[in-house]
Amino acid sequence: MAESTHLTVVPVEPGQSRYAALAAALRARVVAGEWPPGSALPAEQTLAAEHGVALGTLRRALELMADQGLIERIHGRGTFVRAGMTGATMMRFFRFGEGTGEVPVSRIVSRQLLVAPAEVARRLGLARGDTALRLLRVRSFAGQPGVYEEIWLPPALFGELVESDTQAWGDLLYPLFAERCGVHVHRAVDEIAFGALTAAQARHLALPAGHPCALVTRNAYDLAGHCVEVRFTRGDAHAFHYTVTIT
Amino acid sequence: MAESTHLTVVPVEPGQSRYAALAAALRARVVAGEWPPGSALPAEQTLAAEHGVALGTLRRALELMADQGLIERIHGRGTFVRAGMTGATMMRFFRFGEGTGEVPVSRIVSRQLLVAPAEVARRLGLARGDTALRLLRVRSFAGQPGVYEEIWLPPALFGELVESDTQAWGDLLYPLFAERCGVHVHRAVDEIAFGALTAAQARHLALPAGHPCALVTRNAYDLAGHCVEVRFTRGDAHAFHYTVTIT
DNA sequence: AAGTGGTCTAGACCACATC
DNA sequence: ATGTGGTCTAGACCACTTG
Repeated sequence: MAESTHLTVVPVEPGQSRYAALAAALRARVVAGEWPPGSALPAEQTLAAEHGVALGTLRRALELMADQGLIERIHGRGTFVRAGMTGATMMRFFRFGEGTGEVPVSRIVSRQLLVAPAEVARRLGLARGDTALRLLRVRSFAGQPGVYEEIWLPPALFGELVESDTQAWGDLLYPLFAERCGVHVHRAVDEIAFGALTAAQARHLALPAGHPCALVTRNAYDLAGHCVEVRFTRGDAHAFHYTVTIT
Repeated sequence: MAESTHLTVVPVEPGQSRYAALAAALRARVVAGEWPPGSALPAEQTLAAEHGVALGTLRRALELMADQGLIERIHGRGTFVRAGMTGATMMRFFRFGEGTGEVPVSRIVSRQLLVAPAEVARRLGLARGDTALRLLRVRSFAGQPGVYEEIWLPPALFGELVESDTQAWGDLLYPLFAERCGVHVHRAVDEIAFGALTAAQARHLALPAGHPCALVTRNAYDLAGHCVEVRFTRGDAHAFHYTVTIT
């Protein structure tokens, strides 16, 4: 069945521009999986003809989507659905292997299916009493432990990880999520706070119990906006640093 | 002297687009003070004609400048040089009068001309041994002290503040800088770290000495990119919180 | 009513990546 | 050589703000 000149006119709400309506329509098609993460959208000319708009209008729609981080445009190659976050490492919050872009060594110290605490269930959108996959891991630089992470995952998406060999996982989780589970982390919200280490946490970081720590609580979301991971990252408060530019 | 059809063609470096060159030229005119902060630029049609480019090209240049926070475009009114930062209050880092947008009460507890510490002099671009104006202030919510600030200003710009009545300054410094000294803070870089309060600092915050604190070190810059303020803000670490979204 | 920025069009041409 | 996105033009019309 040939997809011939399928002119699809997007309805425009009053008070909304044509390119905004177009962007919303295209966004819906991306989220629905019509073009999976990493794949290319049709050429501008094609999309413009399909929707019966001028090239300039179609381009404004794509530029909007690119600004929102949904797609990536590459001169001469095409327009691609973004595969996942780039360079959103937790280590940007701590001065350990700073600046080098070095990836810390990851060691999974625990993997269990547990009833999710109420707060975690709420963030993941699970019902009270539902179980979730909990990972505990230590990330080290030059053999020195830097941060201790508690990671909660909904088993419906991550069943694949329950029995696989954690030794083979490598040092980064998001590429693993994409390859093994088809879950693409697209956006994350990090909340920074301050606290003290419990005895158990301190042990993994080679610090005394009660030592001050920075706590980063992350909600990670997929393309559709569903929360797919909740992560608590703790590290020595004195190693914490972060820079924000305001304008 | 009538500024008639003064066609000013902007030279375009190879590998650079015409609108980028145009934006750079306009940026230079803004920084030079040709259109002071808060004032309006000429209309699009006028600027386009002046530079001998199409309207669309001129618009792209202005959009670039707007994205960089240099100007603000208002539909139906005009294009304006941004007067200063909006909503960059320090209090966004702490949970005190959170969400209410309430402005904390400010009390200046010290104002002195002192030799700037090396680190401060470096940040302000002063020579070693130069003096600077140091302010110490406490900012309170509902009568409770929230943060303690140490502020360093170059006297060349802020001489006006050395002798004026601090009681009359009000609760916000940046509007004061603009009105009394003609200094417009346009961009700021905040570095976040954790530490402990000295006895003197703790006293002003009604906390015990050695109490953990969040430290925000700010460099503030004017339109031309010169550092015009260095500020150290300290508050109870347990009241600290900050949220970042990554995509 | 007049002036401002925002949208949309139609088309030409340029720059980059790939085969 | 071909296909992709990026730039630039010229002009029409719309939407918002102000006197």
